[in-house]
Parts: sequence; structure tokens; C-alpha cells
Amino acid sequence: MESTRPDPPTLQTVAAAAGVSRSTASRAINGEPRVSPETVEAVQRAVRELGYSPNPAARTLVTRRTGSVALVVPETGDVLFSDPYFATVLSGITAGLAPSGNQLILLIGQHPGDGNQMISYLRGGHVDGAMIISHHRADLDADALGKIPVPVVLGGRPVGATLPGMPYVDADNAGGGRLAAHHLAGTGRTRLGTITGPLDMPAGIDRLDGWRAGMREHNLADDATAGGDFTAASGATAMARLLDEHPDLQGVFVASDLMATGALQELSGRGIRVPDDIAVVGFDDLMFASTATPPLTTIRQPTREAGRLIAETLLAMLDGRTPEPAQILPTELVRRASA
Amino acid sequence: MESTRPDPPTLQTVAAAAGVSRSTASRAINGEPRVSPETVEAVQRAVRELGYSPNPAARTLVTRRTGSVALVVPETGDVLFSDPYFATVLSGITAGLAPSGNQLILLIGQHPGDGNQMISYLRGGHVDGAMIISHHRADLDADALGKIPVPVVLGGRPVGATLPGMPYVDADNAGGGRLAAHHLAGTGRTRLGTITGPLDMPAGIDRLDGWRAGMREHNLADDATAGGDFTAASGATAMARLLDEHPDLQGVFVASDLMATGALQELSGRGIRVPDDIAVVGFDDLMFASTATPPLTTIRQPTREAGRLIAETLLAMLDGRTPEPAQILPTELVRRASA
DNA sequence: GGCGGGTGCGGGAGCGCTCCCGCAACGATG
DNA sequence: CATCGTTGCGGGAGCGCTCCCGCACCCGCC
Repeated sequence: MESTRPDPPTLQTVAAAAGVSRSTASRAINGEPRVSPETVEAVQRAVRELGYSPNPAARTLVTRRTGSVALVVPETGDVLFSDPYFATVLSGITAGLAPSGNQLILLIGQHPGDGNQMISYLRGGHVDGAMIISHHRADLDADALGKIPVPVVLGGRPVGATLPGMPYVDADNAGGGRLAAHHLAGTGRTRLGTITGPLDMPAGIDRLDGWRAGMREHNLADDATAGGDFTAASGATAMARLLDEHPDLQGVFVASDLMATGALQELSGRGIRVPDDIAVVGFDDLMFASTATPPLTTIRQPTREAGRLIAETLLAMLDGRTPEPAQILPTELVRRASA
Repeated sequence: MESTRPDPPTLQTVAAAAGVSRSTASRAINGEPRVSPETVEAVQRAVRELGYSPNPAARTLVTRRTGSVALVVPETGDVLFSDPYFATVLSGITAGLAPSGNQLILLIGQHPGDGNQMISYLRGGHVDGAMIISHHRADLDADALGKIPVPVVLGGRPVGATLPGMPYVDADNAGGGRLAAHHLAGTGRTRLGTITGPLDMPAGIDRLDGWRAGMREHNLADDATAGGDFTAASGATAMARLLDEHPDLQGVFVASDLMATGALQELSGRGIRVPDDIAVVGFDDLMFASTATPPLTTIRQPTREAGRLIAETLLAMLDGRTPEPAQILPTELVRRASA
């Protein structure tokens, strides 16, 4: 009769096989102190022989811990996955999470407006905590975020007011913009411009702010700017506009490597030599920066480290510790051939 | 006293608020047939007012359904994330999963040998099913795989024998290799070579097999080959070797776009013009194929569709349906400037 | 008018686990 | 020798849910 499906062993079964009670078996399995070594041994053998594995649902029901955390990306999948930034930060997150044994649940928006549905998931007790990375605009409203009953860590500075008790991890975007300005100005070039990211995103805003501050420090004009949206195509378009409006341009800071590849294409299409005629500095230092032609001088942000830090910050909160409200990672200049 | 944490409402609370019993409330919430419309309305209002959300652990405990599936990647994170293939297939998987409401749990190997640990996770009742994508070699042993008690779908043809009851989804790699051969031969070039992927992987093997078949059909020699490992650097190295050994080369099929970018760099470094001196055909049609210099002629494989199909196949199995043991997606030639 | 079948609902049991409490045995302490 | 704390263990309760069973009621039938 019951030969069809050999029901998976339960704690009861294990306890019986080891000749102890449920409670004792539970204690032995969870490594609690008040158990004799012989008993532990007997229980472990029973576990092994029966191939026992605790039922996670039952355990969660009583402990109120799920052993998993969510990574929320309120961006539609298509946009997201074309951006190498995401893969890199995800890599850091999985690495940071690994030692804790927590599992990662991926919550990715399919349609704009899925945000609130995701939040209701977070409120449903499925996860112990959440990380929200909104590399692109943060389109979750603050009220809804405030209702999440579990710890939340943000990847990237939130756009509006800081959410109370919701720490974030970000790169020093402004500092990076300044580094780019210093480097270009340091080569003796004086007519400099920038291609910005979207100005409704912190990464776009802050890099521009940093750039402008740098220009001012060198007493250079900061009027040559063109806006892009972090895609390669927009980089090419912006480069074209910049060249048309400022024919005397000597150097350009492009707020992302992806846009920089577009800019390089536009420049090479016009027969403009890099860096001889115009120097180019990118931002990110993603994999393909070094394989561009010419290899891209860029501002490196530690994307993978940011991911790891996001995960570790969440783990700290799960442990009841109170993390820094903001953790800003340093950026650095990586000097290659383009500037 | 209990003002500190307003315990989340339970089904019992909702039932009381609606003036019905637990059972009836449960039926109303789950949309079961034998409930009067007025009762349904009353329960729904209570749910709304109390902000009730069913405890997933309790539900799972009795239904034995978790509502989540795992994506297993027995590759260390570092290797994986540098490969745009993964992001694309992941995008397809999330899209395919979305309509079902199942959540995605990401299981990513941190160290070589984590495979069996992952399998024990799959055996532990955490998920209803699993997808294993081993874009790189399948290093999970068949015995262990066979013990997974939930439906499993494989992304990519398994290396050894087919696992019984474990369907897979793959691109027509051999067909793609043949397409490349036909295209290059069709341009009148006769001295052709290939840069292969790793030959311990189906994607590497099958593309080479297809290429060779195509060469034979055109009565051309298929002896000019060099091996790579799907990275850009290995593409450059292999290209160099191929040029040294076969100075008369007129065209080359590179088994991945990433390797092709490396090959293009090597060619441009030697002052060899593409496609005038040597024509180049890639494989994948990833985003950057169109922005390479020159834009890459390549074999497109529907990576995102593969992801979606993997997810849908798993969902079908969860529904009790028996899927095709193998689903092979077509590849096609995308003609750009490099060949 | 008695009777069968369908409709709407309530109560109990139980999923597998952890945690609290209580109890026996033992060594140490006065 | 009586007392007390400590160690190791067992049993019961309960986490929040679904599902089975049974009960009351109403409709339509012979």
C-alpha cells in the first residue's frame, strides 16, 4: 500500500530510530548544549541512515524565520538585464550572503507598477529581509516602503528623503566625477565637457555635481553638457550634440562606460582621434572598458563590493545590529589609453 | 502590553471579524465553490481592513506546495556573471515564471564542489521544482541528480547520458555551426577555420560538429581549428595561433561573440582588415555584437526564449504534464559587416 | 407530507517542528 | 545526611493553515 511513495522521514521517525524523544532529537540536530555526546552521535547516525532533512515549513512556522531574503528590482526585466551593472552587483550579493546560509529570492518587476505587489510580498512573511536595488529610478513610494515589517537595505542613494531605518550602500559618485575632472584638467586641456546620465537618478545627478565641482576648482567652464540615459546609443547621440555645439572640445567625461562606447563610436565615425584630439574618461570600469578601442580610461566603482556590502549590511540587521545609515564606497581613476 | 508589536492577523482573526468560521474564511479566500457571495464579500472586507496575508509557512506545511522554484547554477559566481548569456537566460526565466506566481530562488555555487550541497537543498522540500543551467560543464553527477524528488528541467543538453524524466532545452548549436560554414563558404572563400568553445561542453562540441559537417558539404578542409574557453582573452589567443598556423586564412567562425571580440582585437592589432582580408562570424548575437567594430555577423540563438521555455516546461511538469524530453530552438544567421 | 440530494457552513484533526515545563538522577555543599 | 543546583531528557502545547466529516437547511420530487 504505502510502497508507492516512501513518505520522507520526520523528526519523530528519527527520534524513534535513535531511541530518544522528539525534543532530544531536535536538540541534537540543532546543536543545543544540553545533550550528551552519545545521544548526539546516535541521532546523527539515524539522520544519516534515514536521509532525514527537517521540514523547512514546519520549522519556519514556529521559529518565524524563513532563512531567505529577497532581492527586489523594481525595474522591468528587459531594461535590467542589458545592464552589466546588475550582474556584477548580484554576484557580490550572492557572495556576501553565502556564509550565512540564507537563500536569495529574486523579485523582478515585469511591468511598471509591479512595485506595490512586490511590497505586499515582503509583508507576507515570506522572507526575513530584503535588498532593494534601484539602479534606475526609485519608483517605490516611501509610504509603502515604510510598511515593510522586515529589515531593508537599499542599493543606491534613495532619491527623495532618506527612509528612516533603511540604510543604503552607494559608490562615491560625486567623488568620481571630480576625479575625472581633475584628471582631464591635469592633462592641460581646458575646453572640457560631460555626457551625463539621467538626471532623475542619484548616479546621474551626483556624477554631474562632482564634475562641476571639479571644473570650478580648476576655474574651467562647466557649460558643455549633454544628457544620456546610460545606454550606448544615447552616448553616441550626446557625443554628436556636444561636438556640434562645442567644436573646440578637447576632452569629455562620460558618466558610464556603456555610453562611452557609444561616444567612442561617434568620435571614430567622425575621424576624431582619441585621445589625441579629444580625451575620453568613462565611469564604472566594467569588463569591456579594457577591451574598447582605445582602452578606456575610467572611474572605477567597486560594484561587486557594493553588492557584498549590501548583503552583509542586511545580515547585520537580521542579527539585530544597527548599521551605518549610509555607506559610501570610494571610486578611483583607472588610467588606460583614452585619456 | 501587547501594544509593542501588533501581531499580524491570522485566519482566525479574519473569520471572527467576518462573523464566520475559520473553514469558511479559508474557502472564501481560496476561491472555493461552496461559499455564498455575501460571505465572500464579508471575508474580503475583513481581509482588507485587517491587512491580512496568509502565513505561507503554515500553508506550505499542509499543502506541501512552496510556491517557489530554484534556479541552480553550479558555477562559481565569478565565472558566471562575466557571461552575458546568463543575464539573458535569467531574464527569460523570470518572464516565463511570472504568470504562475511562483518565486525564483537563486542557487549559485560559490566554490567548486558545492553541487551536492545544492542537491541536498533541493531534496529538503524547500522548492517545488528546479531548473539547472550549466552553461559551462555539467558537473553534477547523475546519481545525485536522480535523487531529486521534484521536477527538474535542464538548460543545455546534458553531457553524458540523458537523465530519465529530466527534459532539457537547448539551442540548435550544430545547426548554427553549419549556418556559419555555409555563409562563409558562400562568399567564395575557401580557406576557412574555426575557434571552438571548450570541448567538454555541449555548446562547444555541437557547434564544432555543425561547422565540420558544413565544411564537408562544401568539400572544404576542416583542419584549421583552435580552442578557446568562451572568454574574450581566449578568443584573441586562439586567433593568433590560427593566423600563425594558417597564414592563408580567409575566414573564421568563432563559437561565441565574446571570443569574437577578442579575435577582432587580435586581427586589428596585426593590421588585418575585417572582412576584406578575413571574414569573421560569431555566435550568440549578444547585445555588443552590433556595436563591435566592425559590427559582427553572427549566429543568433534565442537565449531569452530558451529561458522562458525552461520556465514554462517546469511549470508544465508542476501541473502534472509530461513535457518533450528535448526542445531544440532554432538558430539563424544575422548578417552584419564582419562577414 | 415524507424523503433524497444539494448547498453553505462549523468543528476537529493534524501537517512537522520548536519551546516550555517538569522530572529523575547525580554530584556538590552545608 | 538533607538540600540544592545542574545535567539530560520526555511530554505537551501550539505555530496558522487546509481538509475531512458532519450537520442544518431548503428545494423539488414521487
